[in-house]
Amino acid sequence: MTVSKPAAGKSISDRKQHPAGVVHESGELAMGELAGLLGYALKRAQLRVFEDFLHCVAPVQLTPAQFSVLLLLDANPGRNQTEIATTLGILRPNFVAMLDALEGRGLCVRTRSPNDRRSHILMLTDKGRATLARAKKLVETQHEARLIELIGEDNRTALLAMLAKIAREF
Amino acid sequence: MTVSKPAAGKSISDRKQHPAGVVHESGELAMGELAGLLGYALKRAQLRVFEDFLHCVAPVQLTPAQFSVLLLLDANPGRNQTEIATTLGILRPNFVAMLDALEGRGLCVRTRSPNDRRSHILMLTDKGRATLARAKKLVETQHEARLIELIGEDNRTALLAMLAKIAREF
DNA sequence: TATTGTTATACTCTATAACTATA
DNA sequence: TATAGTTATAGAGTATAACAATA
Repeated sequence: MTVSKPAAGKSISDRKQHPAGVVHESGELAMGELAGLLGYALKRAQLRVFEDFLHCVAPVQLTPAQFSVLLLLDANPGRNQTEIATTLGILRPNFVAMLDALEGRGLCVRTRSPNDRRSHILMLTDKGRATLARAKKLVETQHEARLIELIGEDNRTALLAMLAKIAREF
Repeated sequence: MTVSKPAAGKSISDRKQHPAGVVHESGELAMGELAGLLGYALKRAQLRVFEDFLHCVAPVQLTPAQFSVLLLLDANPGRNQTEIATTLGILRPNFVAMLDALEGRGLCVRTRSPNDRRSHILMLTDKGRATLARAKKLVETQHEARLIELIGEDNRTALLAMLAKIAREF
């Protein structure tokens, strides 16, 4: 129930202890109960992970969002824009420009569905599959590999399971 | 991590109209390797947690970012804007409007430092402390409580530790 | 000259309404 | 009438440059 719990017991004691009362030092700030706030920890970790992802995948010029689109197209060929977008939590209007960029780079194609001429069937191109394969290699061997090195494979699996559960059931 | 490719030639033909039949063809999409991507799980979990935070703290009208500012001001009275902002990863220019809003609501005050008249010393007001106390209660008893109910207190502690480590050392 | 708070600005994300062409 | 893709737009969030007051 309590939100307080200094993570490593380090941040708070870093601060020079003045006798009770006031004032003004120029050292590190006390994180206080911020260290026990899950949302804050989630946000900071997410920013750091995305930053590293961007750096690792820079050779193929894909953002995390673009990478997720390519992954989903690969796993679900022949779906339309609405299905792909909503599965990723992307609103349909915002998905248009994203697809324009990917299609403009020749990574995927829109084709009118013969069954329902309103929908655009989405498919990876060969170049899209090649780019995705290269990106996956970079993510595996650099991004996720460093993460496993940091917290261990078992912890990474447990972390992934908890995050998925939170996203699904919280 | 390396996941097999989707079975070719299966998914596309699923999508035709069966006039008399049940619609078992346009079911859920396969998440594919997306399920193993830490960044994706982090992002989705973070969005969900922030959404719930916003809902739980709605009675006192504080965003996660505003809450983090009040927490930090409470733990570090008498600091200036640059110190508070950078500790939270907020750029100084973007902190101005945030403070305007909080000060406009009477939750904190800026006062010129006597030592260095360039800086603004920040302090919570009584109203700010009261609002923060009320917000903390809501976060503890509703937001974090539900999270513990979902994954358990030990898991929450472990999760927090891993996220902090990632944010710090990754 | 350097720093604090600030303004201005721009770029990305996200969110909603409304249009078009189909159904 | 309803739906898929699209356009336009508005709002957050975030990033950099530059200016006035102060050091």
